[in-house]
This record gives sequence, structure tokens and C-alpha cells, in this order.
Amino acid sequence: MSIQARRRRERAEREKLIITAARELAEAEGWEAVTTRRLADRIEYSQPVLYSHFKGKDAIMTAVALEGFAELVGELRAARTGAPDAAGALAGVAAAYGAFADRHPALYDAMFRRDLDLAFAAEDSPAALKAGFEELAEAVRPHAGGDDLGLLTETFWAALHGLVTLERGGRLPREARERRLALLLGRFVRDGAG
Amino acid sequence: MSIQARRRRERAEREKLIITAARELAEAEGWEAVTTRRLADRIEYSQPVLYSHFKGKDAIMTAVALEGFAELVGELRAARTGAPDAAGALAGVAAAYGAFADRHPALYDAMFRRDLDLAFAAEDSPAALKAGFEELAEAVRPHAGGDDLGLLTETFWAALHGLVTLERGGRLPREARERRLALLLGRFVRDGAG
DNA sequence: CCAAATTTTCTAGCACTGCTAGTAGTGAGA
DNA sequence: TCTCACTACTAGCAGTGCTAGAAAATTTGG
Repeated sequence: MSIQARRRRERAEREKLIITAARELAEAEGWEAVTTRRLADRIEYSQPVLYSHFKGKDAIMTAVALEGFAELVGELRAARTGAPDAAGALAGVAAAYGAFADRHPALYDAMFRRDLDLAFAAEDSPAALKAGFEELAEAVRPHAGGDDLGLLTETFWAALHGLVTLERGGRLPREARERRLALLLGRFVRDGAG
Repeated sequence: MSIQARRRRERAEREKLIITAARELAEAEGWEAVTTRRLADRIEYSQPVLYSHFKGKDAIMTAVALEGFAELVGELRAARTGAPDAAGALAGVAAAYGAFADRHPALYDAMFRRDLDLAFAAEDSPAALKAGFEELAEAVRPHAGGDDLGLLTETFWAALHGLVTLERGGRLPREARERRLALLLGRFVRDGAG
């Protein structure tokens, strides 16, 4: 019994090790540098070990992305609950979202830019994913007026995502981030809400 | 003289052939299916010929993207100038942008999703790229009020881009596209403008 | 019209990728 | 101690982008 328990524990630890190594490598040199060989090297196991934990490279990226969702939720919540009013909450959440993308570009890529088969907005969506959306929705709620909250949240999220990704690819100069966010908020914030 | 002219012409034709083949293949099976071998096969030349035209695979993708910008400009312009008023123009441009992304997903990827070294918003930006932004800006202008037109256009563009890309990756259900666009427009359109 | 020079295109190969079949090694239970 | 099951390994496959050097084709000069 206990022996199997230890084995399970060790396996779980190694799985965590793989995820962490992948994330660090991606953050340091980009996802194209995360090869199964380099990853195996880094965790000091042979390549096939990776495949005993994950179905393939994509599954590893998905695991990293899930870690990211959990972290993002925390930061969004802190930004929202720490704000004095509804306008500040939306602004804070938007800024936190942008800051997260800046601080963890590779993580953000895995979460939102790559085509992974993560179920969004579905029954079997990972909990952290639903929680992240809920966090955004709570910040948007006071500004929804008569509009559908879910759809409005999606729209607001899309705007944030668009800003972040266009900046990442050099499509938009990064300097004006704050001013663009201000414009966006100006169009979404309902004065005297909440 | 004339011989060299013919050679130049033939080279240009083959270059166009490469771009078209890459685009078709990408649109049919996605960019990951566009390998130098398959591309060479398709144009009925050997692999190294590709490298006499383009620096590498990325350069081919960039060439495809440039084609896309020219087409997008045309569709945005048609949508804008065909609208009866300022609100209709913005709505039309937004719908045209979404429709373009739907109709040419691989093309859209090359233009906006991949990290290619295209100079956006710079001195040496390709003309079609500047023209595309201008087209958007003209549609946004009547709704800018006192806000900076360039920044507001960037923000609106980012929102469109966000919607389109999140839908592509399955992050947002596609059915509600129109309703999300309506919400976005509701926040950007200034009544009684232009 | 033919040989030399030049340009163009090809074959073959490099170092790498994700992934897997089959083998060697390790520890548990009888 | 012996057998068995499981784990992790080595080696290899088919594919990738890209390139060096040989072969073929074409233009030029005699």
C-alpha cells in the first residue's frame, strides 16, 4: 500500500517537474525552444518518460496553460477586490490582465494564442478557466446596463486579448498601452455604476 | 536585353506561383502542412528553388500575408463607402473584417497571428498595411469625439482582432459573433456623428 | 555552328523535430 | 532465491527547414 503511495507521489512530483521545466524553458527562450529532447535533458530523464506522463508535447503545453489560468485568476481577483469602486475595478482588472501577459509572455501564449484543445465555455472546462471568466464578469457586471453580461464580458475580454497580442507581435507600439486601455475603459465604464 | 527581361518575367511568375501555392495549401490544410517539400512538389520544382526566391519559409508566409493586406483593404473600403451613415460604416467595416477572417483563416493567421517581422506602424511599413489602418481610421473618425483618432482606431482594431482570434481557437463560441459585434459597436458608435 | 563560361536547378545530406518499438534493468511478492 | 511486472532506457523512424556541391541547361564569344 504505502509503497504504491510513494510511487504515486514520486510520479506526481516528476510530472510537476516536467511542467515547471517546460514553463521555464518557454519563458526563457520561447516555445519553439521547448523540444522533447531539451526537456528530457533538463529533468534528467530520457525522452520517452515524457510520454508516460503526457500524450505529447501539446499536452505538456496544455498543462502549463492550466497553471497559468490559476495564477491569472488570483491576480484578477486581487485587482478587482482591491479597487475602491466599479470603475476602478474594471480598470484594475484590465491593467492586471495586461501586466500578466507582459510578465509571462510564453505562458500567455500557451493559454490563449496556441490552438490547444482546451474546452472553453463548456461543461468540462477546467475550473480555473471558468473562474477566470467569472472574475472578469464580476468586474464587468456593474457596467453592463441592460446588456447580456456574458456576451459583454466576452467582448471586453476580446478587446484586452487583442491589445495584448497585437502588442506582442509588434503590431502595436507598446508605449501607448495605458492610453489605449484608457480609451477602452472610457467606452465600457458606466459612470455612477455599482 | 530582351532575354534578361524575359528571365525576370519568368522569375516573377514563378515567385507568384510559390506564393499562391503556399496560400492554397495553408488554406486547405493549415500552415503546419505547408512544408518546403510539399510546396516544391506543388510548383514542380526542387526544394532549393524556393530559397532562390525567399530567404526561408517565414519569408514566404510574409509574402502571402502582404497579398492578404491588399485584399483586406479593398473589402474594408467597399464596406465603408457603401454604408449610408457613420454608424453603418463602422458596423460594415467591423462585419467585413470578421467575414474576411472567417473566409481566409490561414491568410488571417499569416497577417496577424504569426510572429513575422513585418514593420507595422513604421516608416518602411508596406503600403497595403498603412492603407488598411487608414481604412479603419476613416470608419472610426466620426466616432472619435475628442479622443486621439490613431489610438482609438488601434483600440477598435484590437477588439475586432481579439474577437476573431478567440473565436478561431474555440475560446469563444462562434454563434454569438453578431451579438458581440453589436455590443462592441454600441460602445464605440457616437450617435448623430458624421 | 560549336566550345567556353555562366547561370540555374538538382541530388544528397546535415542537424534537428515529435514520437515509438523493443530491450535492458530494477524492485516486489511467492 | 526465483519469477514476474513494471519502469526507464537505447536506438530508430519519418518528418522538418535549410544548404553544399554536382549536374544540367542556357547564353555568350569565337
